[in-house]
Amino acid sequence: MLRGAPAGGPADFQTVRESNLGLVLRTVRERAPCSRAEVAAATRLTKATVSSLVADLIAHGLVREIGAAPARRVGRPGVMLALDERRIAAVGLEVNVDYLTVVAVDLAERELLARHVPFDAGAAGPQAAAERLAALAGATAADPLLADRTLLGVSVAVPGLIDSPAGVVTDAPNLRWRGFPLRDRLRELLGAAGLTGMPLLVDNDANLGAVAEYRSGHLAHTLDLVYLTGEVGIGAGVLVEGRPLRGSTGYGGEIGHIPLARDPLCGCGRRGCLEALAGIHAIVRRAVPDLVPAGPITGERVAAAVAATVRRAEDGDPGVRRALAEAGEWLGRGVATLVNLLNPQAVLLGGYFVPLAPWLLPPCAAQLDAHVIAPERGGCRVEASRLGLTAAARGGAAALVDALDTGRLPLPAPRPG
Amino acid sequence: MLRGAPAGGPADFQTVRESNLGLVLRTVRERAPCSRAEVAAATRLTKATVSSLVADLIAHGLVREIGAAPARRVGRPGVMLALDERRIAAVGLEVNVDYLTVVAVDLAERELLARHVPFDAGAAGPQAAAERLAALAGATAADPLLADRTLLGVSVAVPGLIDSPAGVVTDAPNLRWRGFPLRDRLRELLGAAGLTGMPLLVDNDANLGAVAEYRSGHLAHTLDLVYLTGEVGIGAGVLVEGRPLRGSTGYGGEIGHIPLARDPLCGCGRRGCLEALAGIHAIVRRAVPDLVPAGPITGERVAAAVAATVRRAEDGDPGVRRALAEAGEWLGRGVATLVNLLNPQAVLLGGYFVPLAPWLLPPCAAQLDAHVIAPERGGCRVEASRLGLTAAARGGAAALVDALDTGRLPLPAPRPG
DNA sequence: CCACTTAGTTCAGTAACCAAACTAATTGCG
DNA sequence: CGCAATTAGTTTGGTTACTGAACTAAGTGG
Repeated sequence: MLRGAPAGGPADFQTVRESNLGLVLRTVRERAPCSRAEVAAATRLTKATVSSLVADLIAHGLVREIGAAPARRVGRPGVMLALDERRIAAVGLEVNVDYLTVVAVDLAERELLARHVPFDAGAAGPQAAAERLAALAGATAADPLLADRTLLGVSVAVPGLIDSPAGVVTDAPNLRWRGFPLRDRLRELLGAAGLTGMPLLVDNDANLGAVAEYRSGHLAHTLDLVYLTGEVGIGAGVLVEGRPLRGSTGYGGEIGHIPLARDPLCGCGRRGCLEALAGIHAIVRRAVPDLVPAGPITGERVAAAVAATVRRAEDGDPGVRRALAEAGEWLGRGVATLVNLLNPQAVLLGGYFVPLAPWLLPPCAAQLDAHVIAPERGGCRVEASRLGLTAAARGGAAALVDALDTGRLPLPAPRPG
Repeated sequence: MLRGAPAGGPADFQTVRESNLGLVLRTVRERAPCSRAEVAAATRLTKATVSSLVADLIAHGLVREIGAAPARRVGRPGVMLALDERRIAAVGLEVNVDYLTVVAVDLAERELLARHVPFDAGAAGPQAAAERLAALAGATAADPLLADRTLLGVSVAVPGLIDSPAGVVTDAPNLRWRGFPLRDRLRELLGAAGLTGMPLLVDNDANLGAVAEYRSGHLAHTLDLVYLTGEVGIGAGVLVEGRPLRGSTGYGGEIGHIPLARDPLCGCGRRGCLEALAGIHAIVRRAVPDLVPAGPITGERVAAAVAATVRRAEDGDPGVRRALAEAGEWLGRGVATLVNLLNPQAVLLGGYFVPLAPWLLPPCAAQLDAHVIAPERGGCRVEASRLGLTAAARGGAAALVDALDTGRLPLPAPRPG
């Protein structure tokens, strides 16, 4: 499938070339080290075409020759190809309530650099945050760890509702941002910093978490998967056939407020939402009530309460274990609903769910077995994410590499060398 | 986007041509009557390319010239193009518990022919059903109403779990069919009947109902929509960006057994499933208990009970109204869940929900407003389908036309004329 | 050293696009 | 009426990027 052209638009030679460049790049990624002949056999392109495409990829610093193949019984040995992981970098930024994250990866999606900086995005406001993000991206691009690399693009993960095609933060309640044209603002700021004409991608943390799992999680290459954020809210990043399900107005994957019961009251004003039953606030309020005051609680306090919950659960505190079992059951009912509708191959739990997973997963799995209509849950696995705190930032960087892989991104400028 | 090639496969000139033929065909469908120049402007192809593509489409009997345009102020008037609805037919078959349906449509998806024949698919078994379906398709192809038309393909809608790419009926509990290779069997039978090399498509009734709504329902061209079957079970056909969401093992859209409450017991052995709360059995058992015996009930009996429910509701029977209001509320909670996860532009109710819609929809809409997190329900409309009993069969025929439109089907043989 | 095998390149052929020039048909104006 | 202006559609030449076949390159085995 030609994936380079805008959906439904006219196809021409350039589209074909981009599509096939992506195909060869993906093939080299999967099978490296491999020869041109092997790529030709795998893609059903002719050897001549593959040679031409590979020459292009080498000129653009995406593929390199890594020497002769180990000689076989007979015949000329091929020249082995691999991703050229020395020339390219993709930068992923992430906005959180109290810090910013930046991650840079190479073409093989290995981490080159990762940093967290404290930043109160709610208090500072979107304009100041955009300036800080642009500065962070600029410093990253200039970092010695990225020396001599061409930047593929910059992505930003924002917790909230994003109009990703437009690059606008429609509504991020936790940051108190509304209707902020983040991509346009970043384009100006990065242009002023000399990073001009850079592909810029804005998406929400759940979608990019899902992309991170798809490209480099422990269940990578799973085309239909769901990533559940376990932050203050619960959001689902859904990948259908490898592509994010955004919904018609960007509200796809809003699992946090699906109605599961008659009670209790949720922060959104409704009753019985998944978030009110299995959100991190609900969990710590039930598990460690002595450490959590009534009323709103800060991110730090939540982190501390989660840590305490883990400690007490490890110590076998029956009240804590009961609270976690109950939350796990409600989570399971919510996930069962999602699995019935979407039939994914995997559901990955992220955020605060990760440290609590040992106690949440067993009751969650039991509810899944009980409520999913497909036999064997339709083959769906439910597991904790292993990507850690940088999942969304990494997912953003990975999304840029994915765009290159699928012919949706122009090749970076060729090197004179 | 080039949609003709197998996903991820190599692209070549033929792929480009197929893609652009589809693009021009879609453009003519949308804007007819329109000139070549207008098509060129709309598609951003050059006039020369459009002329060449249109010549191909005319040769294959898909487009025709319908005379000069009304003259404008200045300039040569264009030759108007329109779909050639005289040459092509697509056949959609549908298997139900107690009857088979066949529908044939032309390229404009206007109905050429529609027939229902009584048939007990459960008692007869899949092999006999396949023979009957093949005979029905053969008779339809030979029908004078389809004289001189080239058959685009034959589709079959089956209520149950379908492996559509393989053309296998994995599990159709209401028919008691399991693991039946319907497409292969039909290919043999149709080959014997002289209909050889015909594209054959097998899918479930919910997905094809959704396609029917997308292509010819009253909300046609809605890219993200959900069609809810209201037969013995409740199934959802989900279209995401115009394509069916099948899930990783074919169990996508299984909304009937999402857990909404602790009670009552569902036919599947679980508790509180949507189907047990708002399925047609549950509705008539509560609305007209005097007409419905305990234990299993037949299709005819359900139809009669629904008709009685409608009559009494029209007469203002408070018990019936209360039962429908309650079912509508549960349906609304189920649909709200679906809308939160998928954010579609529309949800269409089909099957037995249609006659009951006047009483089900208001409480359903109220629950939607109460439980969907997106403002204004994310713009989602909830309405009764207006397609009637042939929705799935029409959807199958429409799916074949859609495949042609999107370059996924080879052009039918050109006419010597 | 030569037959054999496999890798990769070169080259002619072809398909299908584009741009520009051209022909065609119509209106409006002097 | 005849010619400029305008728009429709075709023709022509050029370009791109694929294919297939012939060719060169580099190895093994007898």
